[in-house]
Amino acid sequence: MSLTHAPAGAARQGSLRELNLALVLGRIAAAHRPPSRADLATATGLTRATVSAVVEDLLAGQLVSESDPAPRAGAGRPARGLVLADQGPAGLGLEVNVDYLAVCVVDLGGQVRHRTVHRADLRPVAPADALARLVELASEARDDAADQGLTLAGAALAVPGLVDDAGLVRLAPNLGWRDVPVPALLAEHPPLIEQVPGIPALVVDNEANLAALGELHSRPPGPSSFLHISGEVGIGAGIVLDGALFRGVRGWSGEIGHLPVHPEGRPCRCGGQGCLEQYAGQEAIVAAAGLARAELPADTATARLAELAEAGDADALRALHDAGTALGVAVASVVNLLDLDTVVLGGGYAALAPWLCPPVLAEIAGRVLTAAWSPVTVRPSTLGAEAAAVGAAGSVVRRIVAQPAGWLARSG
Amino acid sequence: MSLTHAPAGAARQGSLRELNLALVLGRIAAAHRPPSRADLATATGLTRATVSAVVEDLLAGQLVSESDPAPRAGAGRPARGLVLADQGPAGLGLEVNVDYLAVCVVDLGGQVRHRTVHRADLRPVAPADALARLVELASEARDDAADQGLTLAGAALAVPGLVDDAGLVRLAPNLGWRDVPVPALLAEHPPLIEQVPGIPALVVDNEANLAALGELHSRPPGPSSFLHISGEVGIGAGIVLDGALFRGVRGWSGEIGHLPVHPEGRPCRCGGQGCLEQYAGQEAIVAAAGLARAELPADTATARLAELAEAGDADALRALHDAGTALGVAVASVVNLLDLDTVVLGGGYAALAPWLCPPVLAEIAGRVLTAAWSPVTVRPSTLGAEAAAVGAAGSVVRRIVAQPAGWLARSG
DNA sequence: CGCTATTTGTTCAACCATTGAATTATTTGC
DNA sequence: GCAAATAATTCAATGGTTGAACAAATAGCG
Repeated sequence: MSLTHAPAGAARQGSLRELNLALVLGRIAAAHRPPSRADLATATGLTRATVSAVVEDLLAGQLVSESDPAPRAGAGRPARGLVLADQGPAGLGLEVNVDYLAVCVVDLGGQVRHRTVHRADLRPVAPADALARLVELASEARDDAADQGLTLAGAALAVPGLVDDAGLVRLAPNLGWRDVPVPALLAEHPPLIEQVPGIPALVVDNEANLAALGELHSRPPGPSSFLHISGEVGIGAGIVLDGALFRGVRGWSGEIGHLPVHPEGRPCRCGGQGCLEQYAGQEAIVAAAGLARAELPADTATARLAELAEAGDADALRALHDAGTALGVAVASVVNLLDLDTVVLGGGYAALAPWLCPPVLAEIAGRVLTAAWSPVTVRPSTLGAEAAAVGAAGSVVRRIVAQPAGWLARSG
Repeated sequence: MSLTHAPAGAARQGSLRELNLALVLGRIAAAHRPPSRADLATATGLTRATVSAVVEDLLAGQLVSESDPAPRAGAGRPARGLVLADQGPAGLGLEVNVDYLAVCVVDLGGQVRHRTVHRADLRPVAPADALARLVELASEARDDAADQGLTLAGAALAVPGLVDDAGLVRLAPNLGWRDVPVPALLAEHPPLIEQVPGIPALVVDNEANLAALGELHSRPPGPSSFLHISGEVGIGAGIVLDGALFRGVRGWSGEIGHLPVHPEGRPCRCGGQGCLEQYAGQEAIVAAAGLARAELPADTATARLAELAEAGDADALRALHDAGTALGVAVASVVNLLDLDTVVLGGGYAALAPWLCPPVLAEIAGRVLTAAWSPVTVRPSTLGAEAAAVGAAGSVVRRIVAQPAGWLARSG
């Protein structure tokens, strides 16, 4: 999903307009204040005539709308500001996780226009039933969105596991799913999405990937390359390079939880030894802090840990320090390998960041060859627990902004 | 360097032609046998009329030439085959390494048309003097290329160290270079390159990166995403993702030599502990095999090691097995992180691959979560010792093929 | 040998999107 | 109330692709 979308095959005449639609819309999306047509002309290098023509298409397609003129000093005809439409296409974000279902709707501007979180232990629930509940929530979201003038143009579903290109969930260990054909199961319910050329009706992806995308598009805009680590029961990472998620050859990148941090250490359920997950996974931290007996939901355990650390509990502090050190070893590997300058701690790690960041930074400083010249930032995620659902919905609208021609060409 | 080159800013009318020039030329470059204009039309989706017009430009610019008609069964006017020109633009590849200088010229088709290797210990030589010697070799190469009808359209220099965007060699430890302003030093010599819009006259890059590019463009074409590991005194990796080299935020990606494989292990000169280089670097292997006293050039030491292993020497075999295991731990990390399916062992590792591959594969099998579904291939590099120089020259011509408009628009 | 079918490559008018200059629209400042 | 300034639109011209018609060159067949 690159921002400058080159036509896959032949560059035909229409491609020119497609490219410029994307260029102008992208500028409108990236601007801090509503730009005028003249602003867009100077920013893009197109002539005012072309910008006017392009904007006319965008207005007709409900992708942008004109806003009140931005006040400007000096003489001259006042400009008409252009903003992303708050009515028109929107993205549906879905998430199935271990202890909740989440649904949200995000508009073109990235605003969350609808949000539902349904807490429940999903482990004992059959995949088809879990998805049926999700569809019910999504249906309500669709109606709410329609009342606000929004049309759902695509959906993305986040799951805590490995997903292949076709949307088949190969393995979601903490959820107990194995080879679940999500698209087929969802196809049995009435469709909620208006089919738009170029926008897939449903994308299924790893939760860590989509949470990273959520972080990428959160405001204020951060760096375009970073590592986003989701510290849940498992540890997953989303790798964002140059503003695009890197999925790997088969879409299974980011398995940072199984980087070996003690190659001859504790055996891991993956078959390896000394994997990061065994030292910095949520269960490992909780056990090391002496909270093993507390059979609490994951997020409660994290909160309890943060409380203890806040209060200065020695066991909790030591557990967090050790986990941070292990995490730092793995992060140093990633930074050495990919030369990233930003690491975001998300999921359960976000709340624990005050205690995890120092040891992580210490390991980076000691192990990264280039750290002296180029400091690495480690910071908590700005999005909350439902980052993946928001990122999922955001990925849909981002795609519309990057390729507006599909939406404009739709039949409806 | 993406193959489908989208215009950075505005899509103007000329962009269409630029895009289609690149599209058609790219098809010609990728084809197994010389395609006809009609073949190109069906392959690209353009009309035959457009292809004819585009090809006319390419012929006029000496980027392609017509070949003998390829024999075809059935009736019809015989096609005229199109091949990349063996006269016209070419790329100059340069390499400064610890114990040799290398220069080569590669034509559009990827053929090496000139090659010089000058063996000498460069460590005691001042950077300016080393570069002066290199320029001398390059000058001869330019003359030889000119005799063959080739024009040097750009150059790339490989160095075994960290290079920043401006071509400044920040640190080349094994060469003893530090903050060497290569472009400024080379600018003091008469230029060898015809300035071409869009093609930088000189690119300076890490040796491991350029060797990976060489592997990417070697024949027969391999996968478009892989990890290329250069095992010299240091261990560097080039990461190729979707046919493009991934350089990292500042161009310092691939420092695989400093992935921690034994986090509390031997101290490394980078400041960390237990880095891969301490267990699988050339000096470490040689020492472990009991060859420490032999003060031989690096490539000779590797050859000796291979001889011993071939003869069944127990020390050598154990040293190689241990090094392969350490390498496997690091490679498993990379594969878990990036989901690559191919790992190429280059540089000094190429000759040792028969003994390194098995332990590497064993570690991957044990540590990579997805290895069961998707086998990972580990194989030696197909290019020889001067892979980096060939890759450097290849990166220049590859850029011309990806963006032919610049060459066509040149004054000459 | 000649005719037809077939495939390649070119020519040409039409079309589409961008361009650049001229024009209209709307405000500020004097 | 008028000139200057900025925003946006209109319109003939231009560059590039399109699609169909046409010319070129060959194999197969009678």
